Amino acid sequence: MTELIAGPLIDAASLEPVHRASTPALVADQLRRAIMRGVFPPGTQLGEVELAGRFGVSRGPLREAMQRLVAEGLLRAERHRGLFVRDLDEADVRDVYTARLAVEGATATLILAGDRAAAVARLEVAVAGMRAAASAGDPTAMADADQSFHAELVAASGSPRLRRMADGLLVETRMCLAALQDSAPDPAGLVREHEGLLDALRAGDADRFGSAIAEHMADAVDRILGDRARVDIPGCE
Amino acid sequence: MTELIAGPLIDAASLEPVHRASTPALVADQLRRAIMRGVFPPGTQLGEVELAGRFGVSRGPLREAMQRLVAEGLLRAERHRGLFVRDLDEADVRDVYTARLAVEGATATLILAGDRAAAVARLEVAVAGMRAAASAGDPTAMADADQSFHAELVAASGSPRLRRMADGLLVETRMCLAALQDSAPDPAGLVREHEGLLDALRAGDADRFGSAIAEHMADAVDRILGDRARVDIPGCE
DNA sequence: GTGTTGTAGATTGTCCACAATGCGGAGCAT
DNA sequence: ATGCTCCGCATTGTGGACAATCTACAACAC
Repeated sequence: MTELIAGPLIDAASLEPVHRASTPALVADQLRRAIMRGVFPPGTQLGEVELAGRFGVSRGPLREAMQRLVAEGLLRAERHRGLFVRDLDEADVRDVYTARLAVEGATATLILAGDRAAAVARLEVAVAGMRAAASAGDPTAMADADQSFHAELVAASGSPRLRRMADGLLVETRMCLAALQDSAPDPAGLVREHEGLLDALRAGDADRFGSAIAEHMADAVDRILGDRARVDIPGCE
Repeated sequence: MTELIAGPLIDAASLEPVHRASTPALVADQLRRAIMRGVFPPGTQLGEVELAGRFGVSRGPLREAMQRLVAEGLLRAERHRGLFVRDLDEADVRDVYTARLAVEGATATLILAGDRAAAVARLEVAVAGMRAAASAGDPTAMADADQSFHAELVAASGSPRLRRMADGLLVETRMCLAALQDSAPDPAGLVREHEGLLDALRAGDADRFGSAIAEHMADAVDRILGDRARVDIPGCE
């Protein structure tokens, strides 16, 4: 009888995630995804009653979800004014990528000291997905693949705290990207950059990875800020 | 008439911070400090009704405060079971310091590229406070000074996100330290280590700072884990 | 015409009461 | 004696209502 369920249970990790998410967590996830996708443009006011009705929950749980998103830096709360989608200025964009560089740079050290082969294997899958998205010419899929590459990179480090930080930063990154919808910034070049990162990791060359990811982040900042300056989005301060 | 109040208003920066903190923020701060000080030992269950009565607020604001602390990783929530003070095992201790190394290491790069003199000046104050605490033989003051040194270090980087991460990590660090109350681990050595960090920064030597802070973190882990193994605290899994 | 003031509206902050869920112990059958 | 089942208790999750606060507009005085 036990062997009937022994199949799916490959490792012990499959045992713990029985936590059916609480309502606030569900709402927070949904809202986060919506903000990431750019459904609510930066600066939009999010009324509690309206959102509560939209999600079919009461204001209590919704407030808790909001509280969490404020802590993550996605929303900005003004007392007795309301909650607004945070709009990121140039300094914020630079800061996001500065922090990402710190986190993802440290990741390399941990991966090289740990299970490098497993990390490389998982990242190869991510790069493959990236190539597919690039050849398909789908900007959204491209952004998804990019995000999952970096998420996998940090996850491979095995550090829960770095992972949590990176997740938050990736959401903010996605917010920046959502602001400029029309960006199709040379998919081939992006794929090449990530392949370079992966190669450096595969070779076990920490220095090369460090300079490669620093350049990768700097390129991303230039791309976003350059684009923003060019189109001059009015909603962004 | 204006000059009557012109005295206290030295600069324009004194005008904006009129935001009296919201109740959930106040409660969260209070609770965080209590957990940091070790008032609630790891594993303690925090009942909502009891705490609400203790703080004189209703369950709504208190729940929001809890939510924030859960997001920060200080509390662990089990559905329909309650909220518990998170207890950190060896892996967590290592992870905290790993993440701190990532954040504070990146900080040096930013400081050296920015206003190094200002950073050095502020850190000298922190080290002075440290020396005073060391000579006074007060472990709590020592821990405070240590914490403020690292907080200043990250604050001097000028990166809000790195700062926020570091703040969270420092709280967890303090939690680890609170577990072993009796630690008076060679104050003179601690001061010397921080002086070394400051010297490296003053000299503008990024490499030396990098290796110094890596060693500093490694030492701290050894100190905590060594102590824990020695006294064998039963409450910590 | 300009500045001030009062009021209306909306929104958030807070609290209280009810429902749902999970846990622990007592009792019973085997 | 052991295992199972049922029931009461505690805690969380949720909903709705009241109070406090802020903004914006309009009316009024100068």
